[in-house]
Amino acid sequence: MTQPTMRQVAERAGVSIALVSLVMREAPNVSDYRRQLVVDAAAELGYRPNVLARNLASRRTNTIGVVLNDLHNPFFAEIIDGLQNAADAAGHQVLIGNGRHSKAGESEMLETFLQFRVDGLVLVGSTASLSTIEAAAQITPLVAVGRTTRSKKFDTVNTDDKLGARLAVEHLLALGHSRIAHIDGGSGAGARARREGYAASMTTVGMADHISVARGDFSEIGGYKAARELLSRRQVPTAIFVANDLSAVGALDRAEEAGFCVPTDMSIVGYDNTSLAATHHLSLTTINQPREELGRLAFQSLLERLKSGRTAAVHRVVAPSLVKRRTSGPVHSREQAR
Amino acid sequence: MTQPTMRQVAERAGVSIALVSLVMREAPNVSDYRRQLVVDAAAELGYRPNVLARNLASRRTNTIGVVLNDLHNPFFAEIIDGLQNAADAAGHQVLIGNGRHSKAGESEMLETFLQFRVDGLVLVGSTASLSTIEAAAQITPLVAVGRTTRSKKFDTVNTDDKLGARLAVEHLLALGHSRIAHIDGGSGAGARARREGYAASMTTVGMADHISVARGDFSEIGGYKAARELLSRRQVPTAIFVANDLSAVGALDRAEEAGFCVPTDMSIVGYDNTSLAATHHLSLTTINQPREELGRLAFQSLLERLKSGRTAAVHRVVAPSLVKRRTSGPVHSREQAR
DNA sequence: CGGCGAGATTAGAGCGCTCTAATATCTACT
DNA sequence: AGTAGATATTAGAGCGCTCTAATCTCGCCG
Repeated sequence: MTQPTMRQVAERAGVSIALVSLVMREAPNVSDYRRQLVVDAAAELGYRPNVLARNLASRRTNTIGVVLNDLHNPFFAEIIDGLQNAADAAGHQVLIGNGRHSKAGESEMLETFLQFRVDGLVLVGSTASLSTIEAAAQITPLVAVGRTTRSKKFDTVNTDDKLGARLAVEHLLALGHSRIAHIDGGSGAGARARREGYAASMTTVGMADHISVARGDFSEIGGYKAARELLSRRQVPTAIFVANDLSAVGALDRAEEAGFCVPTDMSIVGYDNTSLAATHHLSLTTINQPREELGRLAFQSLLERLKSGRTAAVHRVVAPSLVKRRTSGPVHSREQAR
Repeated sequence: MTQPTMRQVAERAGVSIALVSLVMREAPNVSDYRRQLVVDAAAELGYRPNVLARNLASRRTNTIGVVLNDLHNPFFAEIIDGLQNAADAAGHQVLIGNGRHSKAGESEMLETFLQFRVDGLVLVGSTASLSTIEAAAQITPLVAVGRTTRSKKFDTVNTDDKLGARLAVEHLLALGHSRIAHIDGGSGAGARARREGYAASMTTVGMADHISVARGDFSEIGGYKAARELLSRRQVPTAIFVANDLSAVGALDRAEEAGFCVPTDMSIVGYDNTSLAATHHLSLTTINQPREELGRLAFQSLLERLKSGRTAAVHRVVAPSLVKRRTSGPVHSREQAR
């Protein structure tokens, strides 16, 4: 159970420890002859470099830590996919830590990664306080994904949520809707920008008096409850723009339960374009966030700090797009007639 | 950007490095007076222990590695939840690596964790070869979740999938169905046991000639295609037991598309009881796997090997249960009459 | 044939910590 | 006061690797 070390490999190969080190790091200027000796000896012994020792000595870990808060949300999984592809290509390892929806859990995870001396840190959908994040950013390059807070200490990567909201509203307007309501994401990441985007778009087209927002929390049940409230208001909307897909599912539920036929009587548009929205069964019209790209850009930001030593914060924004599916349609004539 | 070390803390506090080490490890037999000196000095310097050095010196990492293959499947996320709760309670860190559906990716992740000298390894839904896993298990305690292969080298934690399949079949039988088909999970983890459980249950009740299996792959699209095939067979089933929830959604899609009304004309039962199945909108009847417990037991297995030095393999099995929802119902009279 | 320089190899000093063994300090008793 | 027996503290030798600087090799040139 005790693993062989370089020393043993060196002895077996009849060379110095330093040479073994060079071979392990695939350094140039090692003769093929000795390289082979070392490779063989290592194979025979089942030698495996000790990353701890290597990192300690080299003061680099070649590893970046990702702090996540919701393993259940496919949205995050796809960000990681993009991140990991980019990291792989650059020869970096990715380790994931679960903050588990709590600020305490998140900063604990942050601390763990700092203790591991990771080369960089990515926070996805973080709700940690600005000061916590800035403190960590002081120590190691850091980028936050999906956090609109601008800071000079760390980078961010975001979708233009205001634009996303506008796309949703304009889509519904084009279908003839005017009583367009919004179920928001409460204090969650990106909720505010989407809410503001919705309100701004409505105002722009002179429908400020149709603005109607119900509070949600990005969860399915939250969407359900918010929809229940909306549908019992005096002015029943003909369309609802919901702040994320999960909530949209809840809203859809409630609408159908209340006897509305979607999309005939009621159009619903979600946000994120998670795999959930794409299921045929749901086929939810939604706003796509380019998740893989978010992940890719996050890594790129880190790499820039790592390689070129950039220290000035960079804030990247990517564009969302509309994905039309089956939950949105032209406003019903009967409704229009009213 | 360069972090303070114990040496500096020791100097500032006017004590030895060893004493700082003791304080950091919360050792007993340190006077309150000096402890305070050290704690203060550390705080002033913003000292943070270097886990790499600590682990190198102590030959323990206090960290367990989890190799996952599908970040998108909520099923796995919940296993991690259970695992992490248990690990937390025992003061262990959990780091997650993504094998990304490929054997290569998986063994690369395995290698990474081994290089990190993690204290233990958990494989979730692994498809790596037995020899790969056994090789890793040779080096560090290892437990596989959802892998039915028995090995003397590592522990496993599983749901009793045969029983799960039986529960599904018996539920459908009780509703009056006889033409019960199965969409399997191909070569995925647990697929075989579910398939066999289905066949066995059908045989037991004398319906061996109604056995009808279509090949799936645990994906939504796989379920869709398999259902299309099943519904075009001469003997159209009145119920389908699908090997997991995701595929069940695909099957449901196809059934509705083909004009079947669920559950009036067609009952569908899934497997896993993921959050997907629980959405009101789907409300899928399914077989529950106690995911948190799977995670908890996995950690427990590891802990036993770590603490009590157990080396004999232990294979734990937990019981699944039926969750009735809206996609299963009594067989339609018209169907019965045929 | 001595000398030069590029390439190949190695010695050895850390990296920041833990841990054993030794030493110092402090009771409590005789 | 002297001492056994804790209890506190520390020196110093690693842990397994990297990296700089020094040394060794050898083909090649004048």
